[in-house]
Amino acid sequence: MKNSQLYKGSLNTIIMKLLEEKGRMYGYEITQKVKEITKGELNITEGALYPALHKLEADGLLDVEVEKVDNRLRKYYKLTEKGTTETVNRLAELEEFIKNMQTIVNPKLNY
Amino acid sequence: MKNSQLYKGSLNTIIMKLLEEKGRMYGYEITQKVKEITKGELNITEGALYPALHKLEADGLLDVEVEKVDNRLRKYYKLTEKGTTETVNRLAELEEFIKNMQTIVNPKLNY
DNA sequence: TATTATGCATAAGAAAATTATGTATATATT
DNA sequence: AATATATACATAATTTTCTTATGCATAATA
Repeated sequence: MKNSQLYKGSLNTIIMKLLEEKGRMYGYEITQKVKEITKGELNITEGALYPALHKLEADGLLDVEVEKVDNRLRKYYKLTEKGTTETVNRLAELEEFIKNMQTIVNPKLNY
Repeated sequence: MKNSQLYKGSLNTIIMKLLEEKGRMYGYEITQKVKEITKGELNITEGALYPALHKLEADGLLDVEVEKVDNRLRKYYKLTEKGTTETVNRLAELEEFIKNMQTIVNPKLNY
């Protein structure tokens, strides 16, 4: 993952949230989707993405299906049942995190 | 720093923002302030805090003043001019980061 | 008197990223 | 036709950042 330091630690949550929404995605698709969402601000590097996907799979949070499209390999990932449950927790943590960071940036407003 | 992974990479920004607000603070004070702001959710560990402060100082972003209060040492840190400029940038990045993460959590709303 | 709070510090290890490669096919550009 | 860019995966070496575990010291509390 590249850019602003702050994204360190949020990659797994981003992946899981996107998969929850889309159902299934392949690695390259995830990088493009994130680039689009963040208007080019966040570019996930392959060196961060692929090891992260492999670990999530090894941890039983993702399942993978390999397909050949236009003579090129794609590895489609989707959440397992365990992964879906875990995603709920991670998103709750993310919302708390965002709230806390907002309070730090703007201590006057409380959300 | 402890807890939810997500805070990885945000410690420097947190420190600098608090110093911008308060003028000057010492290490232990920072840990207590953050604990208070986040209602106990984020506990900055000494192993993360002190090396971070030393690095910010080495990078010319912070100045330090040592004082003895109640027979105990305190190292008060404050932003240098360079640190103040850098803080503006970091806070802009933080606000963008928060917006992007919000868009990921809730892609329907756009802020 | 023992524990908790205050206050600093560092070393060993783990986790997560960056950077640099590598392979391969398809498409666009010169 | 040759070259560059886009698509699609992967991994190894290194760096950054954090956790965990210590260590020292004084003050306040149980």
